[in-house]
Amino acid sequence: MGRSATTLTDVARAAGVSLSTASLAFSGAGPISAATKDKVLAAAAELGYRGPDPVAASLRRGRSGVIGVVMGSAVRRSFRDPVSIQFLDGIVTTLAPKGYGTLLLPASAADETPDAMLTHAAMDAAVLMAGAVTSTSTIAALRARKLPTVQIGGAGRQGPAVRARDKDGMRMLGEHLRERGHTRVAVATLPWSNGATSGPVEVGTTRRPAAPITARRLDGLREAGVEPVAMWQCGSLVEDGIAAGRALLAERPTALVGFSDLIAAGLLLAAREAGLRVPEDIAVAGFDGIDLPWLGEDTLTTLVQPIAEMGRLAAEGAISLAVGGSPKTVTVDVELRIGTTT
Amino acid sequence: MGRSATTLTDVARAAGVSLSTASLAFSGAGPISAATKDKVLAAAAELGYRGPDPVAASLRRGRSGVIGVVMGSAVRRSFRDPVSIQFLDGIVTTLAPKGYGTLLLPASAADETPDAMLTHAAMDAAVLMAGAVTSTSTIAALRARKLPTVQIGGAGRQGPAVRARDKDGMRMLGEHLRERGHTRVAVATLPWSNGATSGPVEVGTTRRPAAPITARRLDGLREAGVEPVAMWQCGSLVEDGIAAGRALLAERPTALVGFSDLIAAGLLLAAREAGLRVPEDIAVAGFDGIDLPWLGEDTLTTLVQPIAEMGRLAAEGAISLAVGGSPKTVTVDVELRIGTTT
DNA sequence: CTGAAAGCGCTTACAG
DNA sequence: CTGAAAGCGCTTACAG
Repeated sequence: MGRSATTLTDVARAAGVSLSTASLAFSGAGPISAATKDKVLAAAAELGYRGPDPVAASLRRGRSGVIGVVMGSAVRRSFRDPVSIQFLDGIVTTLAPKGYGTLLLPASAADETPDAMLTHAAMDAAVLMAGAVTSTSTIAALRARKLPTVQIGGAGRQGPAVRARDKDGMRMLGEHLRERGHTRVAVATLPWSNGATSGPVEVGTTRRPAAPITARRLDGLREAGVEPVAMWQCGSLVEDGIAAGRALLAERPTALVGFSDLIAAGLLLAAREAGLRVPEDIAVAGFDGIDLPWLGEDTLTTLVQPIAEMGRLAAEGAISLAVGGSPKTVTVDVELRIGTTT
Repeated sequence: MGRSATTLTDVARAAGVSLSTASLAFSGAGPISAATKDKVLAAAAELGYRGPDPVAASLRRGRSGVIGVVMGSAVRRSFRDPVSIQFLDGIVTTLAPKGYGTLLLPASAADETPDAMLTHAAMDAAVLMAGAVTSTSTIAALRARKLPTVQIGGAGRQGPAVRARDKDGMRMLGEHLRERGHTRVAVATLPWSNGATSGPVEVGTTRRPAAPITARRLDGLREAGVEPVAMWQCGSLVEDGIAAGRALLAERPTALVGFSDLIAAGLLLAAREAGLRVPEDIAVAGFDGIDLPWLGEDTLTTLVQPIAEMGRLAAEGAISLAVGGSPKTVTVDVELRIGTTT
């Protein structure tokens, strides 16, 4: 705290009131006359007292006023993923005005021992930025602390979550592609499980991804009657999408679906690189609805999730948990936005 | 904290030692026999005690163990700027293993009252992610708290800073462009001052930008003998660069310089849009050295700053401030990386 | 509406 | 090497 020299006790003395009364002047948590309050505040101003020490108040109250935000399992990756960052933005801008601090926590890698902050930092609740994948050691560490968490993108089975209707969205996209006459659809999915590495996924199997987001999105496509002619799982970076696109194009698809906009942008670049016209020779679609100003003339067909709102909902859920509430899982709608690429 | 039922007092009692001894077993801050320590730790494990309450320890120690990180003045903008995000990444990954928490703070807008977190959250020091511009109300709020800060990119006049030799870098770039025979160089700079809006900047004046980063980079170009034929100030987003490019191309430059890679990428897109070949018809260069996988065949000529290292240095400076040290301003080298665009 | 008292959980001189 | 005591700065029942 860089403990300020003057304390509430000093202020009380200067104002000629008791410590409890001085406390009330700041917290407003009890009855106090306007005159007394003014007197205390004036004394505080006089002494340069800036308000109650948050650490001391936390100790007494039993709450830290801090919400942890755990980035996706690969920290550096999460920091390159605009969707995670926009979630974070939504969370911070929701928490700060409500007087809650946002403590940024790097998730531990799958096998690593969890970070000291994850296991010991003072917080009242945490937001788990799942993305498709969360390392089990991170979840275990949080559980061992009995720290209540809200997951973004999770299945909602292990506590409250904020999720999008990805399945419905992908079904809409699948139907859209079928209406356009596409029968050969190749898909670059998000990872199927924790620690999965980039590469092809066998098609024609009914195997379902362990990662909930990946599973739900694939379910949606299948519900629309789209059975991929080729699949590739990868992270959500443009590079990943480019690599996926190069591999998937070998199957001569007429449409490419990426499970994120960054992946889809990579698919689009791979298609251009192969000399294909979009959408005449091949259609491309994504998921997220983020801005990609560098795509030039193209606007990606995509499923728009309300990312900032999801961040806000996650933050509000975390606050509710922090004060002992039991927030429910919230599911938000996604919207099919048809661009120039399908 | 979701205060755990069992406290150090319980552990001490169970282990049959005094509270002070139990404390020593965890902190290691004093002499304690291995046998006693084991006894305490065993009792703790037995009771499911997870270590000293950080809030209580903070109060007693007079330090919170938290470093604030203030994002650039426009929060949403900072979250879209990969350079800020990579600084943040470097900071978090440095602080966490050293047991320091990273509290993310939205800077107040230029005229807004500073956020409650900024004025009251518990922290020992802060990193100011200046970018080119920091709102004065933010700085004032921090100063009123007497919170020691380290600035990234600042001039280093108002306390320790971590900065790059941008002037040297830009001089190298200017010389490179002159060697290539360019005499008509148009420049898209970062903002010249707090709250500046995008738009043209008068050339042929010796006026110097108020924003230190902008000033130093422009100085560097001028030292190389490059006097811009046109200037445009803007934020560091691709869209900004595109708009800048469209405006600057009217002056028929043979080279475009962006004060960030995102701006330069926008310039490149504007040049392509105008049907110009790069670098045959026009050269383009940037600043930062970030990955831009979506530029396709092109690799931007740019000045590479060691972003992650700068984040690390800022974090270490903040820790030093937190424990009462007086870290010095650190200046790191930048490197000219010649790509395919010049 | 105001005050006296207890206590949040811990760390750190200080004795022994 | 271990223990008894003080106290970090505050909030909150509880009396009055």
